[in-house]
Amino acid sequence: MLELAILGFLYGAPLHGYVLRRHIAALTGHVRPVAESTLYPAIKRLEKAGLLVRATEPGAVAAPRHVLSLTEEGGRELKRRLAEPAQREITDENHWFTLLAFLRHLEDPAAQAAVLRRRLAFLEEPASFFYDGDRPLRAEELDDPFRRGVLTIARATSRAELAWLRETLASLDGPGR
Amino acid sequence: MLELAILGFLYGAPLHGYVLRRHIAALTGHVRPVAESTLYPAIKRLEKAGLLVRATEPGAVAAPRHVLSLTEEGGRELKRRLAEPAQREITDENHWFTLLAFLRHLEDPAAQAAVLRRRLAFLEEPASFFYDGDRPLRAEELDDPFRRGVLTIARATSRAELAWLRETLASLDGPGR
DNA sequence: GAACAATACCTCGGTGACGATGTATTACGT
DNA sequence: ACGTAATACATCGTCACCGAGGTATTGTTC
Repeated sequence: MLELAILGFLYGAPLHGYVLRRHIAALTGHVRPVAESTLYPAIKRLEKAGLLVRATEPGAVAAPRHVLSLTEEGGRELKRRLAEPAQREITDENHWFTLLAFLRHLEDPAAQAAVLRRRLAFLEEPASFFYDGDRPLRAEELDDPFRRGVLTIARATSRAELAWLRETLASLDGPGR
Repeated sequence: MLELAILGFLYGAPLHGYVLRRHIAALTGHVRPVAESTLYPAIKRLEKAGLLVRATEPGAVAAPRHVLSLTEEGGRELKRRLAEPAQREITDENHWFTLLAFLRHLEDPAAQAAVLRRRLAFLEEPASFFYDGDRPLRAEELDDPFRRGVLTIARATSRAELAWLRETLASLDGPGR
């Protein structure tokens, strides 16, 4: 998820680590902050894997900056990760939002639509958080107001997302043919 | 998050590992599956910390079961974690839902309300995923349909949750006085 | 002019999570 | 009789992540 965000932000726009950090903090930081000691090693990993290169530049106000840019391999890897996300990236909202933030880089509308369809399939599966045996429980059946909250919120999210998915899929499929 | 789920499920209801695993899978598994190799070490950690004890029982159909039950210390620790969650438990929806699933065990309505108020404060902060400098962008300002989706979905979730929070807080505060 | 905050990068130790793999038993289909 | 699935538990190596701490420079506040 972090690596995807790094690749996504660097795609077509070289940045140095500190700015990248603030970008990532803005994107996911309010929900799930990323520590510096996680970001810098992640950059190193990607560099070692040949997905990005760094160019040292005198710092504008302080220490020298390392301006990071994607290699061609890095660009390909970003697109591969966007086009063929692991199931976790589809099901976990944090991961999914990160993926959506950069899905435009995938350019090909058919490939974008294919990813949205995987999310659609996931949301259409009947799944709950609470069960009576195998039967998923509905919010109305719960006494516990907190568990009822979970279902109420999840249902609202699901509805909004299904509507958006169907609309967006229609416009991705439509104009193309 | 996993440890909270274990403590929560065991509170007042001894279970063996395999059933616990299925409970956890039902609760969060569709979004974020938990590997066996994560669960069993987590049980050991909690046991080592004196929060739970195990009693071996002949297996009903297969290998012997380890029936797990909370110690008194375990019950106190559950309540402590519910009453004083780390900020991550408040902001990350996955963690938050897990917390909500067991918040009823906190019994004291004032303590429950205090936790809900922390979430309320978090949701009321103006925060976005995308910025123009420091200014949070609204869905309508984005060209990118995928980023617009993120904001649309997040807004729907936020609305539903705010409504539920206010309603639930009112009923927690109300009858008590 | 002395702190302090912000910029800018880095390392280290600890730990929680995961995939792969192992062990043993019972039940079921073929 | 044989393979597969489900039950039930466990270990091992690897790795991402985190908090704490470190280094150095510039700009701002008292």
